[in-house]
Amino acid sequence: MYERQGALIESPMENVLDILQERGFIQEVSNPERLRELAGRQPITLYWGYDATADSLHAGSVLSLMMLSWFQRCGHRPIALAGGGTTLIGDPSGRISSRPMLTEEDIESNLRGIRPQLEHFLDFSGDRALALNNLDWLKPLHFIEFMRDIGTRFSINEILRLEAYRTRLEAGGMTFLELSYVLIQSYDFLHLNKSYDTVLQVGGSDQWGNSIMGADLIRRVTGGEAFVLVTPLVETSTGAKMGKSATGTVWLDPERTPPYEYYQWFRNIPDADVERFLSLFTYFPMEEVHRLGTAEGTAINQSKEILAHEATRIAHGQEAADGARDAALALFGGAEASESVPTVSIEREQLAKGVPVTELFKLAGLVSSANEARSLIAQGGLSLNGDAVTDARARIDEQALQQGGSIRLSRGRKRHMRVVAS
RNA sequence: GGAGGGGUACCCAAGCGGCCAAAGGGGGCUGACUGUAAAUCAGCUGCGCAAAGCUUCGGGGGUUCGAAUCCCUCCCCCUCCA
Repeated sequence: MYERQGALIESPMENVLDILQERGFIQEVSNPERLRELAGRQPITLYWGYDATADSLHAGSVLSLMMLSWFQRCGHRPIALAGGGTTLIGDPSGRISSRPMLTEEDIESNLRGIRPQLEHFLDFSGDRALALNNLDWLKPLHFIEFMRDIGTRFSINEILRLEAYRTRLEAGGMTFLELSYVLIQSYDFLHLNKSYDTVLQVGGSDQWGNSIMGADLIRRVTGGEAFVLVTPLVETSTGAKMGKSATGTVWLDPERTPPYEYYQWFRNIPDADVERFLSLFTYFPMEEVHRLGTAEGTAINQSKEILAHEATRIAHGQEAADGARDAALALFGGAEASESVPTVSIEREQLAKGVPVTELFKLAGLVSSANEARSLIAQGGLSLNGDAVTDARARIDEQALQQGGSIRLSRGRKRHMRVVAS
């Protein structure tokens, strides 16, 4: 029934909601029984809205993408909705302060960057999945008409009771623009319901309020049924946010975050999270997830390798995943850094003259200041080609280049950079 | 428009003329121990090729030998009143 290496699963016998439930994707569903019944009877169309504030999605979106993928595998039709129009406004959900407003051109180019990332998770061939942009229907809207049709359906009291808006109010208030966000998102749902027969909106748990208002709007306007399903907020058991690393955000764009780092993010999760993450971020059957996730000692450590490799394969492809794994194995085995390891280059002449170690680590981005480098050196936290740096005043020159023509810099045991001369 | 309160480092928060590069907590980082895990313990956490020094307490100006601390002014936030 399942194919381990990610082939499409056509299993009309299995209800996608059961799969999602079992794998831990579901935090809350507006009307679980009805939705399950509907999804078990016929293919449904559902949508997930994403934000267009950057030219890449980040690892936090992977959870939603995996979920859309499961829907597709079970024969349903997912819509990835770009928030081209809503990004012009800024969603207050989950924010203390308002989001920056972007221009239409910025958003346009952001969407071009994101599109290929979606394709790693969804098959857009034929009508199997759709990629839409809400700017297409939001832009032509007329204010008076919108207020008459939609504005009259919302109660301010109701909106202000929503967690997201309450938080913003308590944190210092918001503008009318932000308040109207929920109207617009609801309108999206209504529009997709009318034009594409979309009956379900999925998203992160912070979207619950906005989404449920949309489902209500559909009921009020068309009398039809609409559902909302939200995923839990994924954190590691130690409280680290999904997709945040010491270096910053883990992006899906390989230019921003090399697959090596993506791999390492999964490689370094706590033992306690292995099973949960295998279930969320791979397509492995649950028996295998369970077997790998409950292993102990050395075995659980190997399970992390499998998890990291598979998650990277899904997001970046086979080759990138293999490269990341091999680079990590080599690096942690003490070998010279391979090309998959994030690399910076330094001018050959500059290196020939000798560069202060502190400067070199700064250049590699492993420390943000010479002071930081010094304090790490004092604690034995920086190493060069595997040997701890002991002298903060040392100068490094070409002698440090290894066989392969690179220098390996490490901060702690896990963060490595490769320096080449150019 | 009026009255009051407030803006301190990544976050919370103390300080209210020198002993303040700024207490305390959180977070983060590094080391030891391990399995690239957790827990625990220790250290570090403004910049500077660590030497003098430099820049920081919303912005600008002033008083003073000396200002995060006092004065003026501008900006921003909160509460109440109109």
